[in-house]
Amino acid sequence: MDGRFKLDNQLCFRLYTASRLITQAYHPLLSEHGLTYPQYLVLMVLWEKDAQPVNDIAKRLMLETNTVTPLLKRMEAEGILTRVKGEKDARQMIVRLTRKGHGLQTKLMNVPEAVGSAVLCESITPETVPGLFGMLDDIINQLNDKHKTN
Amino acid sequence: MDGRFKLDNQLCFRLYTASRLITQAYHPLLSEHGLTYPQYLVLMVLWEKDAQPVNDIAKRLMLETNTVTPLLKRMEAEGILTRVKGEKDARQMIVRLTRKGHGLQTKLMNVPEAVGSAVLCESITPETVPGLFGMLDDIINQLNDKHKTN
DNA sequence: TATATTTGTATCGCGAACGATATAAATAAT
DNA sequence: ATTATTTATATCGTTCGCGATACAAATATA
Repeated sequence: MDGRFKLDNQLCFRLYTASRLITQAYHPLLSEHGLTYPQYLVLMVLWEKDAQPVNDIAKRLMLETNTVTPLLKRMEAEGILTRVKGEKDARQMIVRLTRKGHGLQTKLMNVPEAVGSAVLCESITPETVPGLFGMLDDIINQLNDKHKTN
Repeated sequence: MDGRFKLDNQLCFRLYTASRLITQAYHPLLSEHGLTYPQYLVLMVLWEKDAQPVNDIAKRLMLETNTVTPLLKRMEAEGILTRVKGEKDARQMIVRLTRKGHGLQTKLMNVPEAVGSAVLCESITPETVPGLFGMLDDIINQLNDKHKTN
């Protein structure tokens, strides 16, 4: 065979593995506060802008609502946020952080730094990260556009 | 807040999203043959070297056996591979491709090329890919070493 | 040889992801 | 105003991913 099926030639496998391993690096820091990594992503979205409908959160995270809805329900059960029907549009569910949800921001203050330093290495430095971000953003936009077209 | 929690500054979120979107790009090509992306990864491992114990497959994919075992059982149920107790070590389960499993390689011949071209864009070209691979490999090795140390 | 430890795999439970589908509310078309 | 379509969210079923745990076979130790 000509190497097209060699694992070592696969971009997706690298992304998949790197994603899993960084998520694992977050795990001890987040589980300490009863959070998962996707829940932490939801928090970052709501810390940026509170009181958003489910759809806006899903779009920001590029996830489907059938992934986000159960995620939000679990966070609601933990007392991190509330979900209330929209007033001007009764189909929407507006998601708002509770005091506990806001408070987590302070408690997690050191997490980005901790994970960031764990990832630093030969080729991942403050100088090279922007280039990496650019490539990943290109991949994401490329595939996202293609998905919307089809 | 100082931007440390901004989604746009997060490496992990980009890896997580890029990984999901590429996996989605594989989906129509693989589901046509009754496969998922992780199952495709297992196939690539076994096409490279048939007749491996569960542990070797898991290590190659950097997954735990409690992820791989059910995955292999589903593939066995589909007639893609067989699992038989090792002869020299009765604890091992040796995984072997069936004729169907081997045959899938021919049927999926065009998949790498199709996904590859879907990802090609401004900053992802045959010239830039090696650099991206290097950075991702560094991240993976860095986190993998750290994990084994702790 | 008997006992302890390590190793390879599997089971269990939970939280994602996501395709397919359903439902109600809002909007557009007739 | 009725009917049709779109939109926002939710439900269901299947497959991962993984921490915790179990268990038997192999190896090391006493």
